[in-house]
Amino acid sequence: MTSHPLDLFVRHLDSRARLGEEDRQAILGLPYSIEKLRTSEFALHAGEAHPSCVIILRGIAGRHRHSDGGRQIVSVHLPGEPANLQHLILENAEGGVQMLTAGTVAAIPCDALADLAMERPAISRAFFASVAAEASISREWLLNTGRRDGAQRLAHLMCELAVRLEAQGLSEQYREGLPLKHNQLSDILGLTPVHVGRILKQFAAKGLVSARKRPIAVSDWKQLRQLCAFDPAYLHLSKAKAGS
Amino acid sequence: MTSHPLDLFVRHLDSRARLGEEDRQAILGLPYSIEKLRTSEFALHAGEAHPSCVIILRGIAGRHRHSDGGRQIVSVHLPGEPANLQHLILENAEGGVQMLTAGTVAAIPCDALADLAMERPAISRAFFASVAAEASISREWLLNTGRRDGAQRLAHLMCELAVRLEAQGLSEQYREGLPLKHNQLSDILGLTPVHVGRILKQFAAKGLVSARKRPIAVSDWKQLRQLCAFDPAYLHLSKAKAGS
DNA sequence: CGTACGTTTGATCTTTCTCAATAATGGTGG
DNA sequence: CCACCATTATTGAGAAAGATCAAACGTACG
Repeated sequence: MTSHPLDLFVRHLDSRARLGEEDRQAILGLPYSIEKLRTSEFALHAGEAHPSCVIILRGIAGRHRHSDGGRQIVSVHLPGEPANLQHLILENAEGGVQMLTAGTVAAIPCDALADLAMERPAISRAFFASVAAEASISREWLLNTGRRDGAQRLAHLMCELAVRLEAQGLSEQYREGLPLKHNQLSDILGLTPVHVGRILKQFAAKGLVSARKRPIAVSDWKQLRQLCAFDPAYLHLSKAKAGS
Repeated sequence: MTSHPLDLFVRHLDSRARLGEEDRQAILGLPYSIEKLRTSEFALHAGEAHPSCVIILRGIAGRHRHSDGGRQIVSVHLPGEPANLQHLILENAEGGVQMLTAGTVAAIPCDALADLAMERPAISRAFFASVAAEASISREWLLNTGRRDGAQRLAHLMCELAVRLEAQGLSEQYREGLPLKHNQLSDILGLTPVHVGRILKQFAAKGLVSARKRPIAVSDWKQLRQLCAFDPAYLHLSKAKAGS
């Protein structure tokens, strides 16, 4: 019986730092409200004063920041992942979080989460681990945009999303294809939509993805992994340190 | 009397989440060992099994990751800042931390820090805030490399380092100039050393930095800030949320 | 079945890289 | 204090990855 909306969130936390049964139940007992959002709707507004903590339940969300050079998506949030756990403590001084596809999210009051973290060390540790792992992902993205070419960047992103989905037990989810538009991918990768299209054409020519199908479906994961030398260690999905 | 080596670390934590006097004393009472390191020496080796927590006391350190496209420095650590607080919980699955200048660091056993966080909620909150703020910085760097051109990237980095130093009360520190080499800057910014050199030449021509002096000395901060539209909000230096 | 949005294509332009040679710098031992 | 060596910086010419612009083409959805 895994029908509770927050089950995926529990799974996310547990994949970074082991939780006990009571911890799990405590999380499932948190107050929350569910919201259905369409593509491009904001799950969290930039600079919003006292945000709730947003958990993605279905679909994909992205956080962005802007400069005069354009928009950059600085993180992506998959089902089960929190979008703004940092706001338990830090003020909201970052860009907004917007849906990249249609989806649903759960909003949990920050206070309730903070109280829970206070009472339960394992949960506190899991929150810390979640934020730290997200930081590690950002640093990998930095390596991606700073030192890899377009094709490697795209390949790396697709590999990462696949592994993260799998960790949530959602590997089937996007088997038919990654439901992101070229302009969304380009904003993640620091490229232009046009160039993303050309890279995908190359991928299709090499048989890495199925040609000319809108949700981008990968047909050769092995080559894709080799292309960008993908190593998932930075995702910290190995249940981390035992003990203390 | 501010002569304790860890004073700067206390100041770093306090600038993210307020500490009480007892919290401060508790941190100053932590066990630590001091190490002098030369340029390029490792403060922390990549993949090292059970690392201590490293605090920079003097000099500048950088964390890097590698791909076949080259080296990328994914974060920079100034005096007072911890280099690997994430290892309190996560395994060390990231690149190493290397000195970018000569300097000294303090190594604190992770266990001691973890115990302290367990006992003192304010310290636990401060650690969380520190890691979360560092994540926010990584995301800003992502915007930097993804969507700004070379000149803006360099200007942004220089502004950020100045503000971070100032937050530590070290604004005098590098008044004579930023002691980073072109190849270090290029590894931070995702450029090549020769291009960094050309950008600096442009800066000198525009009077932004003093021409032809090795430690790069900024002579017009205002223009530099305007050039990259620098907004320090993402650094989360405003003592964050009050209460709870 | 038309309109809005996304994709594809081609031509051209910029930014940045690459390579290589020369010059400057800084630290070290004599 | 000076000469030497390794490292770093500068300069120039050529190449490449990716951006830009604009038009044509698809596709989905009301």
